[in-house]
Amino acid sequence: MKYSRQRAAILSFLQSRRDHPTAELVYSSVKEEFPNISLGTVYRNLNQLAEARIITKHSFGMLGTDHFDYNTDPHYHFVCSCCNAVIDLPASPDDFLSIEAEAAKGFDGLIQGHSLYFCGICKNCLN
Amino acid sequence: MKYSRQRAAILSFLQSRRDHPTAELVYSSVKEEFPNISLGTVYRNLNQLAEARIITKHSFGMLGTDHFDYNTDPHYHFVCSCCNAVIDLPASPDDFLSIEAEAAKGFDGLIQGHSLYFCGICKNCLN
DNA sequence: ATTATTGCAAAAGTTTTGCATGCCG
DNA sequence: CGGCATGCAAAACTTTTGCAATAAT
Repeated sequence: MKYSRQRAAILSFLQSRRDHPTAELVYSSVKEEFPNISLGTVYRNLNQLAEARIITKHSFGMLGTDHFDYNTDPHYHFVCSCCNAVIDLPASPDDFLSIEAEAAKGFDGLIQGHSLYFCGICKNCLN
Repeated sequence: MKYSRQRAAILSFLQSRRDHPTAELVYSSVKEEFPNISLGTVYRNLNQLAEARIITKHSFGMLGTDHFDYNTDPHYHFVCSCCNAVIDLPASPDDFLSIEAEAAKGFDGLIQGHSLYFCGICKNCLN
């Protein structure tokens, strides 16, 4: 992967945030430094970085759009059904170690992974 | 909700299948009985039925399209990363009762639900 | 110089919607 | 008759892609 200023800016923007921006948000932010950057470039780079496992791409059924995360440590998310915020949960995947073993009981295929997220009302929206 | 022959056909098609058809598949099947039915009508009815909790709409990040399920009993799914089949798992949600309690530990918001699915290789593709 | 990356624009894919017409109660 | 549902077509939205120009090594 060859260096590019655009990709560096995209990555540094993601690094600076603990929320989980969409491609559109990355685009409009990086656009301030690179007014000519195109949305296609943003998507290409986000996918490339995800492919290289430098970032992670998350899909949440309730939200139409993909969200990108600089934190590649395995962790789970909470989606607020009120404000749509995506928030990291403190619980560790170790707390859910048995989940795939449980699902494998009585199932003929090979389970290799799972996708889990939670939804509800975030602290802010509760007030 | 007023009766319509199209909606009845859509529902009866879903009832007849234990897999989890996409809107496109529902469309091309119901089209045999109603050659003039439009994709818009299919989407409107599927959403309406899901809204009324007669069917369920499922989104799987790895698959681009929504899948619809006549079975509204809570259950989990397995998605084959080889053939993209969506398969019901035998494990019951009761086996995962503690999942939301675990996630709530150290989290400030209100957890009201979760979304969980598994992926891997199905029996057929293993051969 | 070679190759990856960009910007632009067009296309692809899924889902939604406006509107005139038709069907249900 | 009154109102919900339909068919059609267009639009909305997110994401991908072809291609000529540009930037990186």
